[in-house]
Amino acid sequence: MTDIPSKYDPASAEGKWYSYWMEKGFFRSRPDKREPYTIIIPPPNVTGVLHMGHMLNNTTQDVLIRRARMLGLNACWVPGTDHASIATEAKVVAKLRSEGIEKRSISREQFVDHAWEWTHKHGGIILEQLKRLGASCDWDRTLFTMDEPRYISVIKVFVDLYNKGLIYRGVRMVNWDPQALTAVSDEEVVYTEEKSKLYYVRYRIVGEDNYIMVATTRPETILGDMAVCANPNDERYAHMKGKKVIVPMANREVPFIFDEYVDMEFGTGCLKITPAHDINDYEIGLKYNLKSIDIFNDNGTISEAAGMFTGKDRFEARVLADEELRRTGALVKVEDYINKIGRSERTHAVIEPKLSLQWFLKMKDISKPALDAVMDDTVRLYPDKFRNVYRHWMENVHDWCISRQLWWGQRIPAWYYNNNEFVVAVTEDEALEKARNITGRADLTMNDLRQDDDVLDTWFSSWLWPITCFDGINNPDNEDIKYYYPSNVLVTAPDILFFWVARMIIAGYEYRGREPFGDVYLTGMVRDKQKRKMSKSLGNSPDPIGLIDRYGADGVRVGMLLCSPAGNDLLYDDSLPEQGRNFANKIWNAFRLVMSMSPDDSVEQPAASKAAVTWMRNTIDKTLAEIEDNFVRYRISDALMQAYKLFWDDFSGWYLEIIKPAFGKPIDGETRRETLAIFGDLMKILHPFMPFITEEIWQRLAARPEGSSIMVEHMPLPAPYEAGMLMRFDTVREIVSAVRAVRKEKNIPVRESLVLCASPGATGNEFDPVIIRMCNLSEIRVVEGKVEGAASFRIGTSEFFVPLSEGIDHEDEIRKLKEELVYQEGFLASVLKKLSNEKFVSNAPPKVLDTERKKEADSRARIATIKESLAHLQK
RNA sequence: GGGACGUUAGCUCAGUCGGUUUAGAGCGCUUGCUUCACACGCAAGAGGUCACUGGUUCGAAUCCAGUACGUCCCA
Repeated sequence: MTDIPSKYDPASAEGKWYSYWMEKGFFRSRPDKREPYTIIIPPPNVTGVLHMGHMLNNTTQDVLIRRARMLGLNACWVPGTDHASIATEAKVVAKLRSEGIEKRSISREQFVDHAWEWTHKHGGIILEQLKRLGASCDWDRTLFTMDEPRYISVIKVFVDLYNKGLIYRGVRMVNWDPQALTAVSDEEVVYTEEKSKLYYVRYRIVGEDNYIMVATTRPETILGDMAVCANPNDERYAHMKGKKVIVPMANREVPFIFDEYVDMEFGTGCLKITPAHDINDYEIGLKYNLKSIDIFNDNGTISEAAGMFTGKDRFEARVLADEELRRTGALVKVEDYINKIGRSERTHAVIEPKLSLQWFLKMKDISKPALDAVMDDTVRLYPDKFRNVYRHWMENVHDWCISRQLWWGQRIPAWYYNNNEFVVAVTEDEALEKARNITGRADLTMNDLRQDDDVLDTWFSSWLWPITCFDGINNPDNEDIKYYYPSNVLVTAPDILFFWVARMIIAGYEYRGREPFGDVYLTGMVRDKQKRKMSKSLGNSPDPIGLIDRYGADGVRVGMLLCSPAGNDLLYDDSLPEQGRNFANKIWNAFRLVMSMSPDDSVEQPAASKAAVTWMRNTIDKTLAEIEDNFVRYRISDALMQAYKLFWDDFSGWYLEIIKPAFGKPIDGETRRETLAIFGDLMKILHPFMPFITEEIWQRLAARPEGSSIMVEHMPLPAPYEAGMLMRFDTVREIVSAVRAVRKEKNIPVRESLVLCASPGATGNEFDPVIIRMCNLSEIRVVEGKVEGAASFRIGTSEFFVPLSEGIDHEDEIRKLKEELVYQEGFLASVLKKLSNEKFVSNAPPKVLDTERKKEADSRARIATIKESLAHLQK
C-alpha cells in the first residue's frame, strides 16, 4: 500500500489490465441459465482505421456491455468487420496499379486472391485499435462478412428471396459511378451544391426560320436528346403544338411535346429530353414512347452512338460541345449557376444516371413488418425523433438495387445459358441441374453456363448481420441464435438508419420472424469545432490512438461521452479528453489520500465522520437511482455526469474533507473501513465508463484473490435513501459556503477559528460537527436577535452571524443588506401578484396555492430579518 | 420544391404532467489561494428579455399559430 506512485500512468495500467482480462476470459460469453445481454457491433469497414466516430460508438457499446455484465447478465458483445466491396476493391485496384498491374489484365480469381491478401494484412487493424480503447468484445467470436458461413448465408438468402419472387432483374435508371464502374444505391450518392454553368441553346423549328431556346447544365447530353418539352399551360409555347425541332450538333429531328412536369419558371420553360441520362427524362420518355440513345460508355467517355466526340471524357466533351455550339451559333448565352451535383460516397466521382440491367429486391411488402415494429415500439429508437424519419422512408421505400459491378463480394448466384435465360441456385451443380430440367437438355454441361459477373451490395451482407453472427441462416436452431437473438441494443449513427438499420429489421422479420434488437441508440456525429464532419480530406480528425497515448483510454472515453447526448452531434475539442484525464487524476489523488490515512482502532469515530459516512451512503443510493434512470432512457452522458459529480463534488469535495484527519494524525478504524468500502463502490459505479483506472485502484484497495476483477463484480444497486437528511446536508453546504465567503471577504485565514451564531432552529442536528469541522469553528452559538460587530448572512428563513474581532464596515454591510432587500421585495411582489389574483386563488390547485403562501411567508420573514438588521446597524 | 427536427449562459446541452423560493449542469471566464491527495487543484464569483410576434390559460421556457434563422432527410 505504500508503493502508490504519485502520478497515475494510464499506459502501463491499460496494457496490463487488458491482457489480464483477455487471459482470464472475462469477455467470453456462452449460453447459460442467466439472462443474455447482447450487442452486435456495427461492423467497421475492413479498409478502415479507427476514427473519432468509431471511438464514440464503441465507447458507448462498451459502457453498456460492461454495465450489463456487472448487473449479472450474460453479456455478449460480438465483434467483426465488413468487406466493403467498393472501398476495398478501389484500394486493391490502386495497390495493383502502383505495382504496374491493371485489374483487367488479371483473372477474377487472381484479383480476389489479391483482395484476400489485402484483407488479411489490413483487416485486423481496426479491431486491434478497439482493444486500446478497452472494448470488452468476445474476440473468440470475431466475424467477417466474407468468411465462409457468412458468404454462404448471403447466397442462400438471395436464392430464397428470388424463389419467393422478391428479387428480379430489370432495366432501371441507376446511379452509375464511372470511376468504380459500378452502380451504387440511392443512399450512396451524396448531393452537394456546386458551381456550374447554365447554357442557353437554340433549337431550330422544323420548316421555319424560328428557334426555341432551351437551358441546360449539360450541353454534351444534347447528343442524346430525343424531344423538347414544355408545360401545356405555358402560353409562350402554345404555337409549338405538333411541331418538330432540330437537335443541334446531332441534327436530329425530334418532336416538341407537352408535359406538366416541366417547371415554367425554370430557365426558358423549355426542357430538353434525354431519356438515357436523366431519371425524369427517362419517365417522360416512357410516357411518350421516345427512343433513347446512350451516349456514354461505362467509364464516362462518349460512346460511338453519340456520333460525335467519341472516346472523349464527359467533362472534356462539355467543353467541346460548348465550342461546337458557339461555332454553329446555337449557343446564345452562358450563365453561372449553382446546382446540386450527386457524387459517389466512395470514389467522389460525379454520378451518371444510366440505364442498365441490375438486380433488385422488391421492398414494399417485405418491409411492412419492419415499419410496424418501430411504430408499435417493438423496436424503440433513441432519440425517438427518428421514428418520423424512419416512417417516412419506409412508407416511400424504393426497390433496392443490390447488384454491384465488382469482383470483391458475394457473386450473384445466377447462371445464364442460351442467350439471356438464367437459373438461380446456391451451387453450380444445382444450377446445372435446374438448367437441364428447364431446357430438357440433359447434355448441358458447366461450359454452357455462365455465372453472373456481378457481386452483391455490401449491405446485402450487413442486413443479415444480427442473424449471421450466430450462424442463424445456416443453422436456424443452433444454441447461440436461440439464446442471443434478438440482441438488446444496436448502437450506431443516424446516417445509416436506412442503409442498414431498417434493412436489418426487415431481414430480422423475414428470417427470424422477429426484430433483431429491442433498442436502437443513435449516437451523434463527431464534428470539429466549426461543425464540419471529421474527414480525412479535411484533415480535421485527430488520430484516436494518439489521443489515447496522450490522455489515456479512460480520459478519452469520458471526454467522448460527457458531451454527446443521444442524437446530438459532438463537437470535438481537445478540452474534452483533457477533462477526462483531469478526472482520472482526481480519482487517483483521492485514492492516494485515502490510502495514506493510517488507521488506529483505539481512536473513537468523530461525530462529523459518522454523520459524513451516513450522508455519503445516502447520497450514493440517491445517485444510483438517478444513474439507473438515465441508463434506462439511454442518457449516457447524464449518467456519466452523475457519477462524475458523485465522485468529484460529493466524495472528494465534501466527504473526504470532512473525514480527513489532521496532518500526521491517524484515522479511526471504523471511518477508514467505511471509506474503503465506499471507494470500492464508487469504482464499480465508474467502471463501465473508466475500466482501466477503476480496475487498477480496485485491485489496490484490498488484497484480492487471484483471478478476481472489478469487471465481474456486482454493481451496487440503488437502495432507499433518507431524503430529509440529504436536504439537511444541503443546508450545511450553504452555511459552510457562506462562512467561507465571509473569510474570503474579511481575509481571515482558515487556521484562525471562528464562532458561528445561528438563530434558533437553524442548526442543532447531526451535521453540527460537520459545520464546526469544515468552517474551523470553536463553537456554534444559538442566539436570539442581532449580534454586534458580526458579519451576517441568511439561509432560508434563518440568520447567521460571524462575530469579527476587528468589527465590521457598517456602510458596506448596510449596502449588502439593501441589495438583498431589493431582491427579496421583488420576489415578494411576484408572489403577491399571483396571490392577489382572485382567479389564481380560485383556480389553482391547493398544492400550488400552499407553495405560494409558503413563499410569501418565508419571504416576509426574510424581509423582516433584513429590516431589523438594517435598523440595528443604522442606530 | 416537399418533409422532419431544432433555436435556453461565451460554448455544448438538461429542463418530466404548464405551477418546485423570480431558469440548471459541464466546460470556459473573473478574483483569491502553491492551505501536507490533487494547480490535471481548492475557494468565492460573474454570466440568461428561454429566437421573434401573437394566442390559449389564474399561471407559459413548457401548449397553439405565424415569422425569422439553423440542421438534417427526401426530390
